[in-house]
Amino acid sequence: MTPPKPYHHGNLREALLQSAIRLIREVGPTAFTLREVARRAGVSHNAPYRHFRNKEDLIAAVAAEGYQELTGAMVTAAAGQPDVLDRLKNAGLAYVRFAVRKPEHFTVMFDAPASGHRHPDAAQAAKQAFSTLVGLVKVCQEEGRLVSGDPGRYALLAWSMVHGVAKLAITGRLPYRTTAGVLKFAAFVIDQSLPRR
Amino acid sequence: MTPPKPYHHGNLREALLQSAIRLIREVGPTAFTLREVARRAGVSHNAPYRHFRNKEDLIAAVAAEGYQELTGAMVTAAAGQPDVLDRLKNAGLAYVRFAVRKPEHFTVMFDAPASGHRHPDAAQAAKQAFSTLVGLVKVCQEEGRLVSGDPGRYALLAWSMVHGVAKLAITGRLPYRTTAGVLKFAAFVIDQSLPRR
DNA sequence: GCTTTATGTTGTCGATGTCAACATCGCTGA
DNA sequence: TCAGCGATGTTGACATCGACAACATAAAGC
Repeated sequence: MTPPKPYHHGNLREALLQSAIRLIREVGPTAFTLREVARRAGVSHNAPYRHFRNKEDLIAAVAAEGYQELTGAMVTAAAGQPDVLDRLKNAGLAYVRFAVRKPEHFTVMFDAPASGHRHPDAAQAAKQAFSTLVGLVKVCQEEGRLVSGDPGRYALLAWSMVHGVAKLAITGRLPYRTTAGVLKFAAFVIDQSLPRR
Repeated sequence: MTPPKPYHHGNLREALLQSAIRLIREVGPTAFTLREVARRAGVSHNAPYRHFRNKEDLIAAVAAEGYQELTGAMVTAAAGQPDVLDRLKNAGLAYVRFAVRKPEHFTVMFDAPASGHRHPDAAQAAKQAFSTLVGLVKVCQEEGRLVSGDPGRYALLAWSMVHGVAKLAITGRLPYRTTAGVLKFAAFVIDQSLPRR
């Protein structure tokens, strides 16, 4: 069964998203251009406006996809670890790994001010990523491996740490040039605020 | 009598820098425009090119000024604290305070990839800010208040933590709406990785 | 089959970054 | 003193961009 080819292009919305992600990866989020995305998708410079309200809206869609991918990466990394603290730590490492491997994606997701009301789906995906973190913290507290208290506060602490490492790494402020080097440093940072074992 | 408007501005370079800082504060680093800077300085749209190679070069100059200001803020905050750990902590808080008070400045300084060779003065100013941090860590180690080891590594740890808090705060990801609230959280984060007293 | 509506195109506008050519000023050296 | 030269500022132009409007076409529904 050949997939249905409903309209002129096929599935332009998805094609535009993919083109956008690749373009952002090549030229960065700043030099990124709506017209070039259209060119790569093989459509006219105004076709994207049938699927996205404007440039910002397309970028928000890219960010939303990134949040989902990030959530998946953290969940996968945490899964299968018997020690709950290891789950939390591995999720943090997955956060940094995602940032290092997809720096432009990460930049699009977190550099712009959070504009929840303008892009509800992106905000929803972001919230889910954070909830994942909060959940891991909660489990640690329930098992008595982490001081009790507002789990949200501890999740924000964890988030701040890995976010700082990730951001400094992808902007070239850390002296580690390989993913492994960055992750080793990230582990060092995470261990600092986790209870000694 | 008011003298006729001189053909030459006098100190255009400084005026452009000031206009740029205010404009970035008003519209953000993205919407920032070279032509608007020129307009505000009362010169033609091409005058800035006599003082800066291009838009990026002007922004780099703004960033350089920011690094100096940040260094000053950290030095001032650290000074006068008898406990060396308090000096380190206060410097970290000053870092976050700077970010919250001048978010656009902070963004310009740290969002773009470090391009040391293209903007040597900005790189130099940034290096000095980091050296301040390393110096504080060293003193802590020398007085036996911090585990010994590569001071640069600990400085990077401290930097990562406050940078994460700062970045999440100014992009609206933290639930704290006042500077004081953010700083309280920053203190909480810093305390997590400082030895118990 | 004909209409409606979603999707894509062409044409256009104002704004931007940057280059080239020109204008004006202030300093320097004869 | 003053001519001229380099530094500083202006005008004009060009390609490109995001966005809007008007138009074209194809899919879907009656």
